[in-house]
Amino acid sequence: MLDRQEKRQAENPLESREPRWRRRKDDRPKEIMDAALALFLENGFSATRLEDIAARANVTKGTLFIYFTNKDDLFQSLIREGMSQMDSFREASRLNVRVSAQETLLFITNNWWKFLTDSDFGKLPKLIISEAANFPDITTLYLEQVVIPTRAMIAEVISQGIASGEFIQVDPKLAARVFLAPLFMLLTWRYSVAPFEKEAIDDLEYINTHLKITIQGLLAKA
Amino acid sequence: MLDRQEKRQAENPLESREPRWRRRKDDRPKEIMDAALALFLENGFSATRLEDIAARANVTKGTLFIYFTNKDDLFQSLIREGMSQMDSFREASRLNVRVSAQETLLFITNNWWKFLTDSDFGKLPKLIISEAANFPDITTLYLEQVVIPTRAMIAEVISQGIASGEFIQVDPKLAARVFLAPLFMLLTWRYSVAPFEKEAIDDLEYINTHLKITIQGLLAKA
Amino acid sequence: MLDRQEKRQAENPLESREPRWRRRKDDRPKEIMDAALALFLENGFSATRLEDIAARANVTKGTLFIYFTNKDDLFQSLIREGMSQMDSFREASRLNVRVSAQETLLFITNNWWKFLTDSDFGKLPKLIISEAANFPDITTLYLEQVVIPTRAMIAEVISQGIASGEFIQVDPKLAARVFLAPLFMLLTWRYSVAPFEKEAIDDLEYINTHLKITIQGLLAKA
Amino acid sequence: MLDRQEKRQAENPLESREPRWRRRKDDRPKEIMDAALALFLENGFSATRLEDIAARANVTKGTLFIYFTNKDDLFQSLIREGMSQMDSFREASRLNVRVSAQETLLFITNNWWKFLTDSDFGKLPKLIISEAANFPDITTLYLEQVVIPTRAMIAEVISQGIASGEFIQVDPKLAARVFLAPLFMLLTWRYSVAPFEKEAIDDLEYINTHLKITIQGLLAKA
DNA sequence: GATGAATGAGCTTTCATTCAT
DNA sequence: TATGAATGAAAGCTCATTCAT
Repeated sequence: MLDRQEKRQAENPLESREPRWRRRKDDRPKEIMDAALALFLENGFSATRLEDIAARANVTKGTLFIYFTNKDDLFQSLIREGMSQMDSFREASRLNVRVSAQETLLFITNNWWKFLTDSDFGKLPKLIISEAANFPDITTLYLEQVVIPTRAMIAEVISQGIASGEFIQVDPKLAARVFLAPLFMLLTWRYSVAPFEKEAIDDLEYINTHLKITIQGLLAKA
Repeated sequence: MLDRQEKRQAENPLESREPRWRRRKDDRPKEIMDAALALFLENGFSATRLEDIAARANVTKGTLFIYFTNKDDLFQSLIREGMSQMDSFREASRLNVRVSAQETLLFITNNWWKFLTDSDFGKLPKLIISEAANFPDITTLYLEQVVIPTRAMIAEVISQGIASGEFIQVDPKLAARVFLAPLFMLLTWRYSVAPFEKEAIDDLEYINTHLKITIQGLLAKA
Repeated sequence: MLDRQEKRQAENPLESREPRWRRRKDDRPKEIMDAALALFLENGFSATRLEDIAARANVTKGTLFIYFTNKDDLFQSLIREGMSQMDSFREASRLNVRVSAQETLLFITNNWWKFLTDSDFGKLPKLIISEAANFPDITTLYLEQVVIPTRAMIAEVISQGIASGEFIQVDPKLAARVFLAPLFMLLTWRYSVAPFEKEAIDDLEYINTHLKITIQGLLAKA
Repeated sequence: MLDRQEKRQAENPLESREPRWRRRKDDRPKEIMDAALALFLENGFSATRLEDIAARANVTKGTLFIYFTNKDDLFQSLIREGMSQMDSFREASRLNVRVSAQETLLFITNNWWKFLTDSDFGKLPKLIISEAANFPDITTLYLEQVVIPTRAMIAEVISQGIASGEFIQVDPKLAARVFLAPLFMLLTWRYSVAPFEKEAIDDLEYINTHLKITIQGLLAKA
């Protein structure tokens, strides 16, 4: 067809014989999602350029579209991927029969905390909060699959504690939210403002302080 | 990502006669910042178009540049404006001498809560969290002017409580963070995920549950 | 916001004081459609770049999107605009009472030909043919508003000629198509292959030859 | 513009056993050209993706480049291939000595028509018209090899008819074009707008009406 | 030969910003 | 001051073409 110039740069023939690219079909989506997660988390969805995601994943822009329909799809895929990690965790931590409600809360919290630190799952809250209005489907999904079940689990433990006389009379649902708030805050803060703080705190000490105060606050007087 | 909805108000079909009063020029920047705050809060900085801000403020795009150097400046101005509201609040609530540490915490919390609900100040945490990495200066400013002083104030009260034997032995700084977390979470959640929840909670009951548990958790056994 | 460099080229201060652009709100759409029509006609819809259209209309790419939603919209607008020219023509040529069918055919043809040559209307057939499958709505519209009425008009005249004994027995609908074919071909050819022909023909002589043969062919023997 | 439809054929769910015959390599180019012709004809050259051509030819994108240098080459090859079919036709219809010019015109037309309907040759006019400006070499080739010889052949018959007194005095070149126009229009229309018409016409009746009128129009009065 | 993952140039589209009015 | 038409840089996305497999 008329008027198409080939502007190929002559490749340096002395350059090392590295292939221009390598096939990585199976690994690519994960590599891309990892890169995108890091950038979306830091800069937000809109402010992140696909070019930067591509560069961080060591591919070119075009490659992104082999694996994801568009930028939105990439975002949603990555959230779903992060959420799916919860399933395997849930299965692994099923056998949590404890003698007391407070022990159960301790067990759950420590267990979760390890998981949140090791996986991408703990990065989702900051992302969800920032993009909630722009991705209502994802927000609703996260609510239904993560937030509500987690609250319910904690509320159930607290209910049992109240029923057995171990805990004081409180609304278990509200108490569950209060119990989860410091964990939620830690995750949100960590991926946003915390890098700008001069003094870093020790996450574990923070959580232990939280558990000490809150469980103490839930316990009925002996 | 959600398409940007055109939410233009239906234009008044009646030929408006000479208005009885004319908007004072000096109100324009505030109107623009209000419009921008609402949209930045909902959609984030990058995903919000100046055109939408202008429409919400009933001006045209060009007008924004009369009052603000650029989009960044508008964002920073609006955060500073929100932060400045804290000063007048601080002054109003200075005389907070209480007989006990727990009463002081209750007083401070109730006082703050009223303020956070009435002003734009309570909208800042969600915004700061979302845009932290993109506006490091603002983030640092917010840390220094808001976060650190607030934590310090709470930590001081807790320190006094510990010193007087009213509270148990905890790290006051960590305890202050734990104490603030449920409030922080409430504000963050309210402007992001909460609109998607089927069951709304009553903020006041939530805070009271928090205070009940946390202050109970801080109190030394009688 | 972080990381946005201003890369404005310093304008030559000695350059003439021509304004960078001039407001032409009312004229722009027509100018753009004219440019687009010429390029779509020559290269086809897909092969035409918006950049070229903009250049031909002496605007920048961005300006196109002030007046048209997207490239498709520009195409469709321009076809509709071309079709709308037919309405004013129709009105102007309404009083066509003739003594004989053959005179009516001559009158209509000459009239149409002048119109087709003077307006953009005559450029539509080539465009419609090339893009028919890609713009089914436009194709259907053109069929209903232009093709079918035009055929019907000619068929009606032929019918009357047959009824009065002036013309031989033929299917008026098919005869109408045969009658229109040379005109259609001329228009299609003119904007595609004709520029590559070494010997140009005189359009008027071609049409007169057509009329001479075809009307002669329709006339019943005396 | 119409979205590109994925028209993948449902894959055969039965594990195909060893086929009784294997496709000969030499058929591949033809299969690819067939697929490409169909899609170029419908959507135009630029709007047709090589991926769609490959899918229709049951090969993959890369395979196209084994047989054709690039997309342009595929287009040109396919036009040349279509044109080459004319040669074998010409040879088969050489012996066309007739007693009268009108009989010769009838014979030629009927002969051509059969050929145009059976081969891909009749699809070229629509393609050439649409892509003329983008492929000047092809356009020139088609003019020289097809258009001009065909016109010349018809003009020659008409000349002889005039010389023998069988036909009226007309410019044979122009008359040839007029004579060919309905055939040309039929072919062009068939592969563009015709699929959108509610009432299909019978091609043969149309051609017969054309021959009836036009030959009648050429014949000198007895 | 055949594949299809990867490339990269180039396209359409967006939108913060400018500036003639 | 206020407007909004126009700009132009940059974003998202497409797709012909290449090349490791």
